Amino acid sequence: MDNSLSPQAGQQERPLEQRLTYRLARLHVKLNAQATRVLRQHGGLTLVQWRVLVMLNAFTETTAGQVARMTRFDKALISRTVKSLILAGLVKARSDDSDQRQQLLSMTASGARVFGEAAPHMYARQNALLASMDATEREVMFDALDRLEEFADRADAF
Amino acid sequence: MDNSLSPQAGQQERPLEQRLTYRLARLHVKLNAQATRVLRQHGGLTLVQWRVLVMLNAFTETTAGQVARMTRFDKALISRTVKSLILAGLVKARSDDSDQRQQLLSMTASGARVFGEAAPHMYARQNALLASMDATEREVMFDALDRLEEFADRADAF
DNA sequence: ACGAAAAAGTTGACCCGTCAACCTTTTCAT
DNA sequence: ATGAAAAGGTTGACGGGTCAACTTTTTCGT
Repeated sequence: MDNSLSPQAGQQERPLEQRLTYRLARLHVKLNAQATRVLRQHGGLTLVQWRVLVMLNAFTETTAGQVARMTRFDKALISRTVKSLILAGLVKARSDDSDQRQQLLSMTASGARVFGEAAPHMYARQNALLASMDATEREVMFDALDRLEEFADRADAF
Repeated sequence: MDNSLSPQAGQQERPLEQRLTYRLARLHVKLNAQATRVLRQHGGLTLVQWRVLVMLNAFTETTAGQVARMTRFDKALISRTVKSLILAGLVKARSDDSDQRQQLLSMTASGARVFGEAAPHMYARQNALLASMDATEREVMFDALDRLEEFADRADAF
């Protein structure tokens, strides 16, 4: 149950704690777990369902493709999640007469209720998260995130 | 194929780009994809296999449990990954006479060869990653990571 | 020194997320 | 105006990762 048991001094390339990818992965897992916990306690949405509803809340009538692009989730995942939301009665689909391929999605009253139940907690969490850094830290952070993301997009090299 | 198509202004709680969890998740996905790409091109290890070998490289004889604790991966995942590495002839297990429950793991010659093939590229990438931030940025970043992680561990609230 | 509890691993079930194949509808070039 | 290509979406398959149950071995309190 304790963590302080590194067997030897160990001469790795870099101290583990400083490996950025490692740290980011760990943080990401923990943040996800926390969000999942909050959602489970306030309405029972899954994380993906929540993200879809956030989009439907912001953009009142949207298509699955739009949601996929905005959340950067795979369209297959969105397709299945939307299906689950419709099945749960939280989302309704209206066929678009001008384009038969797509459907316009929106929240039902019940969806809005569930969303409204989770939202304050999720937003409070998000705010608390940001509040744990001051303004300059936040700036540096987002700046660095931009740069790192750009770096990660480099398909070449190494 | 373009991204700049936000239908409306949209009055979300926070602009998407500023949502920290969202940004971290995206970065994490991209970094993982990049690492996976590098590994596929230089020896064909999976990311989890790579992380296990990193541990076996640093701590010459280690147990599955140690590796699980150090990488923070689930022990089930480690168990299966180690099995795959042994099957591929990259790792060998020696039973520990003083504790029959565990086995001491180490790389085989072939394992070391594959590891050695991937390592320069992976470490170069890691270094380039860190080099994309200057000293103060790095400090702020790691500091913030610490704080955020601590925050994410708070099981209560919201 | 014995029984309970804990630790190491293994396995099966399950969800998340990605990839590729596919179908239908729309767009667009000629 | 027709055929090729592209876009929207669905589905099946698969690997990554977690959880819980279970077995075996070890530890430890009394």
